[in-house]
Amino acid sequence: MNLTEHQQKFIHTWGTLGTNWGINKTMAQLHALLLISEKAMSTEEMMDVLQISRGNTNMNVRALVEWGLASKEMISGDRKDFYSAKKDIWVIARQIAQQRRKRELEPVIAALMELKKETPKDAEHLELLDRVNDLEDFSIKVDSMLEKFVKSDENWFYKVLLKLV
Amino acid sequence: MNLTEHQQKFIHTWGTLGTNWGINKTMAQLHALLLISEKAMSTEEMMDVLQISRGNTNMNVRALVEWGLASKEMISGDRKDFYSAKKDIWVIARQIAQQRRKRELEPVIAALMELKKETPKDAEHLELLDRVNDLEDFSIKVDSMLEKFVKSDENWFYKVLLKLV
DNA sequence: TAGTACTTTCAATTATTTTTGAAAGTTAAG
DNA sequence: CTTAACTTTCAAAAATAATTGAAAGTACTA
Repeated sequence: MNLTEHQQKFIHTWGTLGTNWGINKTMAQLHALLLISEKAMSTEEMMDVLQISRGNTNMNVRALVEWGLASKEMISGDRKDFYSAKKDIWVIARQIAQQRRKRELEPVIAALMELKKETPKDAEHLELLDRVNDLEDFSIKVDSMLEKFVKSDENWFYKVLLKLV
Repeated sequence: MNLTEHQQKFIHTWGTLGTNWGINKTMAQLHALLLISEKAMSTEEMMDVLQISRGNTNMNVRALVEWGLASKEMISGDRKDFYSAKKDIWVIARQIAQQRRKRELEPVIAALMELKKETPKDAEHLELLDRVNDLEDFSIKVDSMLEKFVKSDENWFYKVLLKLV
């Protein structure tokens, strides 16, 4: 497989974006590649197109699967594993929201709750307790909004948008 | 200034959180420190409490100011600069949303538009064009939602939440 | 059971990001 | 103008994260 200039640019753009949002470059580029590939791809092919090592390819493609952004496919008559990406943007957005919620928001809420519980309610900790309460409150709201988004369909998001003009 | 165990834990938690979300540890910790400090703090004090270098303190406190999360204060009779954080969680959230929108979402939308414009509408680029269109569409929706959030008050967000139960 | 075709792991390397601290810059007072 | 009190810069060092690739592991086939 040979990429055209535009396909390369897409992959590059996506890779840069990923980096900004705390997703590593390889993972984002593999995702981009699978997004614009019509057929499922093998590790070999991906290594070759993106010029990356076997280990790197394997780890990051598995991360994509773990995030629910790609899936393994068996092609009969071939012993290799093939991978393809989910292409529906709403599915993608929901999967990402779900993962980030689980990995980043939930631990914070837990930490804030614990902090609140164990901090003495004295003058010295007044500011701290105020901050922790506000943050906890806000995080829970964002969390429940994300939860709704994750469980929603495309329509939901669109309606939210309309309602808020 | 000496921190209690709980105050230290808050700063540590916030630092870890920041790291996960692509904000560097020092910036997040400075933010946490200012959030729980009743009075504005000088560079010296912050260096001392967090045990970090002068250069690091200076760069990151200025980043906080740039993000609109803290502000410089002059205290009369003192030549030092003092810094304090905005403490309203809605203000904080809006500032962060605004910065990320500007720094990360807008460049992506621009790149997608350019890519769309310059990509030939041929069979070879069918998948690419489909993906680019979907992503552009989605990004614009998210962008306009964030824009609304940035311009909103606390009430808005709460209403959104209520409407969508 | 042995051989082959693949996937996975992980210690070492390389790349990137953050942090330091000394030197240069700035500002205000005398 | 000079000095003192502070802030800012930036090259080098340290810390962290990503990547490689060879070796180990797994599973299918004959």
